[in-house]
Amino acid sequence: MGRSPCCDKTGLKKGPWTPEEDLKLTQYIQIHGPGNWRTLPKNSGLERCGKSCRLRWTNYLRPDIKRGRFSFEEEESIIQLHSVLGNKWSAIAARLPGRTDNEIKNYWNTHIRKRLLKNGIDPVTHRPRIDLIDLSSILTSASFNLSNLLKIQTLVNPQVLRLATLLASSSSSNQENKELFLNNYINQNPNEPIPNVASNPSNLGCNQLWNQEHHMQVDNGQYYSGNLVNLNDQSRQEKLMPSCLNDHYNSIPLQNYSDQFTSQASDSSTLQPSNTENNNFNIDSVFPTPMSSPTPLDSSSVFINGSGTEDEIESYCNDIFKFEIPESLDLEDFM
DNA sequence: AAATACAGCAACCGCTGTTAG
DNA sequence: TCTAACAGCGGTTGCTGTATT
Repeated sequence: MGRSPCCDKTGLKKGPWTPEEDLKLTQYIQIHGPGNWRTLPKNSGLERCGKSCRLRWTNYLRPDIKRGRFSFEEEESIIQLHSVLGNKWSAIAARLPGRTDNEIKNYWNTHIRKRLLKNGIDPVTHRPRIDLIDLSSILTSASFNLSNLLKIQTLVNPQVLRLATLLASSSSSNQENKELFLNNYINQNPNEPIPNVASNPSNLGCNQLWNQEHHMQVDNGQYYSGNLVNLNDQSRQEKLMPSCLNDHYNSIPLQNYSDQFTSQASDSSTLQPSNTENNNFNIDSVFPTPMSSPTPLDSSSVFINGSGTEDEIESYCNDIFKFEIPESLDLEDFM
C-alpha cells in the first residue's frame, strides 16, 4: 500500500523516553484518554510518532501495569499458557493482569526459554528434545554394529530403530549389515515389498516411514511390535527401560504438561490410544504436542491428515537424525 | 583498572487485520 | 468494492548495567 513508517518522518524523536516526555504523555492521556494516537503527539507537544506514544503508554506508563519480578505463580502460568497458545504474547498477557505482552515476551526469551532448554525441554513444543540423543554417533561407534542394533529392537521405539536401520543400510557398504537390514525389514513388514536397498538405499523415503509408523501404532498403540507386552505393567517397563533413561526423563519437570493435555488431535487419537495414562517409553505419546504449537514437529498432526508438505517431511526427517548421546546414557544397558 | 562478554529490557520495525470514507 | 489510515501484534535490535577475564 506504500505506507511509510510513521517514524520515517523527519523531526520525530526515537529512542529512550525522557521523564519529561513521559510526563507529557501521561498528563495528556489523563485528560483526554488513550486513543487517537496519530493526533496525540501533535496535540500533546511530543516530538514522537503516534505509534511510539502508544507503545510507551501500553508497555510502560499505563497505571495498571505491575512492575517488578515475576512471581513463581506467574511464571508457571506463562509456561502453561505458552504451551497452549504458543507465541501469542498478547493472549498470554490478557490472562496475566498487570503484565504486558512485551514484558512477558522478554521474560520468556531471557529466563523461561533458557531454563526449559537447560532441562532438556524444547521451548517451542514443550516436549523433551529428542535431538539430545545422538543416534548417528551410536551407529558410528566402534563398539556398536547393526547386530547389536537389532538385538535391542524390542526395547525401544521401532520407529527410531527403523530409521537407524535405514541409516546404517544406506551409509554402510557392509554386506552383512545390508542382509541384516533386509531380514529385519522382512520381519517387521511381512506384507510389504522388499525395498531395493542394495541399489538405492534411499528408496524407503520419509513418507513411507511415517506411514509405516502409524500402521504400527494401530496395533494396540504398542511400540514393542516384536513382543506383546502389557504397557501398563510398571515393573515390566522398568525392566525394559534402562534405569539411566528412567532417571533422565523422570528428572524433567513434566507435571504441568501431562496435566494439561489429555489427548492429541482427534485425527491421531483414532489411530492411537490416549497415552497420558501409560508410561510407555514413547516420547511422542507421553508428551502430546500443544494443539496450537506453531512448529509442525508432531508427526501425527502433520502426516496423518495428509497436510504435511514434502519440505516439512524432509525437514523433519533431517532433524530426526540430529542426535547427541546424553552423558548419563550407557548403551550397555540396552544390551 | 580496563576490556570484553553477557544478560535484561525498552523500543523499534514491519507486517496484518480492522475500520471508515 | 476499494483504498488509506489506524491499531495491534510478534520478531528483532540496540542500549545499558553487570559479570568475568
